[in-house]
Amino acid sequence: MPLERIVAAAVQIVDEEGAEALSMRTLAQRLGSGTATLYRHFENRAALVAHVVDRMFGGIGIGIGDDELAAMGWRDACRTTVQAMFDAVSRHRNVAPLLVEGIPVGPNAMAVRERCIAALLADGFPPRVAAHTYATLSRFVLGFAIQIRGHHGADRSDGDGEASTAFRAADPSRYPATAAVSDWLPVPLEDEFRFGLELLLDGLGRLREDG
Amino acid sequence: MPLERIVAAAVQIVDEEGAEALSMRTLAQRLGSGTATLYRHFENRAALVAHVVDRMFGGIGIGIGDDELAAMGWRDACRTTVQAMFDAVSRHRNVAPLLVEGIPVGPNAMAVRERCIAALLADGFPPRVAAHTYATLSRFVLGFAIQIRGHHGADRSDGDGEASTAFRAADPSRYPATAAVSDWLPVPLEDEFRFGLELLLDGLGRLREDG
DNA sequence: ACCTGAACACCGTTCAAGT
DNA sequence: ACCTGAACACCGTTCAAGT
Repeated sequence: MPLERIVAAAVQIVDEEGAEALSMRTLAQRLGSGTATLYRHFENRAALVAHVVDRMFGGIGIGIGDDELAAMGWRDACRTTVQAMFDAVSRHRNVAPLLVEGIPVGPNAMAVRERCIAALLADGFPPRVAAHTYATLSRFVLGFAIQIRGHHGADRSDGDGEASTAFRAADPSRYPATAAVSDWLPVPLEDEFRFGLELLLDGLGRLREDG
Repeated sequence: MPLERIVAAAVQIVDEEGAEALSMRTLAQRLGSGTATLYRHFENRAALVAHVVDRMFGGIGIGIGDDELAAMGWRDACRTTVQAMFDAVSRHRNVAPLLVEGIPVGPNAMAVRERCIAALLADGFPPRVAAHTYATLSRFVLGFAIQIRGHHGADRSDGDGEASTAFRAADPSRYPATAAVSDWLPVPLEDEFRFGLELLLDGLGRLREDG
């Protein structure tokens, strides 16, 4: 009863039926076993979720070597890493809600962190700033990731559906400024993400010049 | 059976016992009623949660007039607004996990958005950039907010407890860069927040100069 | 030693029955 | 018309009993 097989089945459930469909019962059933058996491998549901999350982080960075990443400079290295994290979550939209549990500390998440921080240090960032930078960038990804909803594709009424209608239904006399920009609200998540990422990178660049 | 009383009781439960303690049953019990009665005021639990979340947004911006905020310029207006949002979540740490449901669209959340976007427009930001800016800033707050855990005070082993021990236990030969900055990981949330906020504001300032 | 059926104490939601 | 007890179909977790 390899642990790997349990996690794979769990990921399969999340990808196919959503995060809320992953219960100890549904998982045990898919494995042809009982719920109690699962507790021999995971202390609780949170531990299982942590493994599922880290498996998603395993899909990041394939095809880019550590040296290659370090050679491209802090700016491109950060951009590539953060964008890859966002893409990974986008590919596994249903896993996103599971990220609320806490800071990912599985081996794959650790590897991603390591590569990004290494690139920053290699470019001369002081350790304290490098730590702050990665923390901020990953928190930024998280803020976007957890609100990625719905199934893949061009479904406009995804999770922002309620928000979208709320913005359009808002009283223009009460919310004139919001109404003035409502054509651009809610911002498509991918665009919004890249916009914010470039802001952060510009801010980092300026911080580096001044320091 | 005023709706206001139900929401107040719900907030009380969340503040006192945590977000996970808020169930239709516990809420009905505190009100001396049955669960079915609640469904006459809220379509489902998500609607109840939305009201609880918006009540937290109601605590933002007391003491600062709209004109006063608009007069301080986009940079200070954004900083004040975003910091106030973060502070509000910090004051109601237990409410934070409820933010994952979606973009807040209650009246209080709308008011905060309106004031911030108005300040941006008043300072000459194009509508599209203003929309992107507020979206990015609020997403940024969200990323931090949902990982604020534990009870108020100086409990160091809060939610980052597992992460903290994981960083220190990490093999330095496998994760040399992470180990090199581990003294600064995990970054205290308040510091990390202000660091990232200034990066975003610097990036925005540069964007404005160039455009 | 390893596994598991059945139970415990919970959920959100609904509906027939009461006032 | 308004309210609600009781039920339905689920949860995570545990433990005594089986092999």
